[in-house]
Amino acid sequence: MHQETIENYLKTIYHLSDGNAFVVTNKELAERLGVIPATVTEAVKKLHVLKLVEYEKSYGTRLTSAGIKQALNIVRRHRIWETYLAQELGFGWDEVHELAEELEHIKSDKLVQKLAQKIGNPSYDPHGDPIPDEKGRFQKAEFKKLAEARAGKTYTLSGVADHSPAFLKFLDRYNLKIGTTIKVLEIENFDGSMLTLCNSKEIRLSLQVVSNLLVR
Amino acid sequence: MHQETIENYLKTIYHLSDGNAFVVTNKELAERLGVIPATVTEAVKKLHVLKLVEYEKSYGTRLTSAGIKQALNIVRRHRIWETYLAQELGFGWDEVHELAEELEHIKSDKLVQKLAQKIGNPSYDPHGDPIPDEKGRFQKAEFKKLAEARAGKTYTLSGVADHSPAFLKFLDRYNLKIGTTIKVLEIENFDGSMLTLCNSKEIRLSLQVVSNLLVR
DNA sequence: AAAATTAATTTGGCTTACCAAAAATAGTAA
DNA sequence: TTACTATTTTTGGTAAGCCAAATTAATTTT
Repeated sequence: MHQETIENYLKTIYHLSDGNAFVVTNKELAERLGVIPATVTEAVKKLHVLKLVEYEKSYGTRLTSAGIKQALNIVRRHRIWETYLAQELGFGWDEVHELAEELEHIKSDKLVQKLAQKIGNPSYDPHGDPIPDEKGRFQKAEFKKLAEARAGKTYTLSGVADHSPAFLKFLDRYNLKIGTTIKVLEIENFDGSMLTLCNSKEIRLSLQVVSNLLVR
Repeated sequence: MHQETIENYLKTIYHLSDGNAFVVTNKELAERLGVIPATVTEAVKKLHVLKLVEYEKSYGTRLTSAGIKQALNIVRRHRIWETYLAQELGFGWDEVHELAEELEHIKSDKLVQKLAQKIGNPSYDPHGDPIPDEKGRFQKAEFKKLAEARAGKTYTLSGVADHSPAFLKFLDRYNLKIGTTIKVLEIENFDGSMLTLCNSKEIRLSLQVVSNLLVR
């Protein structure tokens, strides 16, 4: 199996099983990876032989500890690259994901280590996601969706649930970035939208938007 | 055909045809690429269909202008990465080639442009090789081998013909780097070695070594 | 529990990039 | 010009990664 294929499967299984109960279905994996379920069946069998996942037919797949370890390393590489591209090379947070998807596969721990060092071994990437350290440790930040916030309170934007360029560019238009203070002025009952105060301006944010803003 | 395969073929054909008369044999290509000639036959046929090479059976292969253009772009990407890794991330000149072999395939002109800008759009990479600009232009430096130098004269190390880590680490041991001044004290008739003055120290360099040192 | 639905797996096939061995071609020497 | 040698091309074959369609298993509905 090609290393890049392995990495993409492990990373995807990791992300899918994260919130859920660890077991991932072929259908989910197929959708995320842009292949059909039959292809996934073949692949997870091979990953099982490599002892990177536990797999029982018609039940599901989950990472072994070796699989988790490798997955965390890939996540680390991805997020280090994202942060490096943003901080050192001036890419926008809407551009870094796609590039990091390629760069994360470069086979050099030393390179990642140097990149990390250059940007001061950060704990979070440009989207507010935690960066695992060399040993895979990271503090999972306990953000909540702005959608669950209460009127009158003030929050700090600490992450985004949607990483799509479209969403991130939308936030850029209102100068909403990690660290920006958001005060919830009122919550509209009808559509769940919120009237907020961001950067001293009153902005109405749709439910779609506030559901993807993670705050502290 | 996979983009990475295409790029490796174009780059290799370019390098092989550089000094020679432009036409490259399958055998040469196969050796450089680590495959057998039969594989090369298949590949160059496909490159021909893509109009990246001219190919006539049992004669040889050479790049078309479109092929040269793409080859120069790959060479640019490779050398920009090498220089970036050395200058910005502190890699040794013996380490950058291998990493650049992977990084050169990242599909983003914008990234290369930012890297180049960060290091001041240099004209030469850490080994003294010229870096083509966005349009493929570069001044081919007219270095000569130190092996062809005359006793009593003083030269400036401007490039290396051998890029192997072993050779480059050897040069490091004597603090020989691009820009170092080398005075040829005497040339030994017997084995072609040279007694030289480098960094105020007398060093004897073998024919093997002086043949791979390019000077001005 | 039987029927219907949904998901997973198998089977047969495709493409790419390879290789090994045989056949064809070119180049060189006698 | 023939014989020998080296190179190139052709001809089967393989492993990955993928798909479409058929089959089998689970899961829901009724």
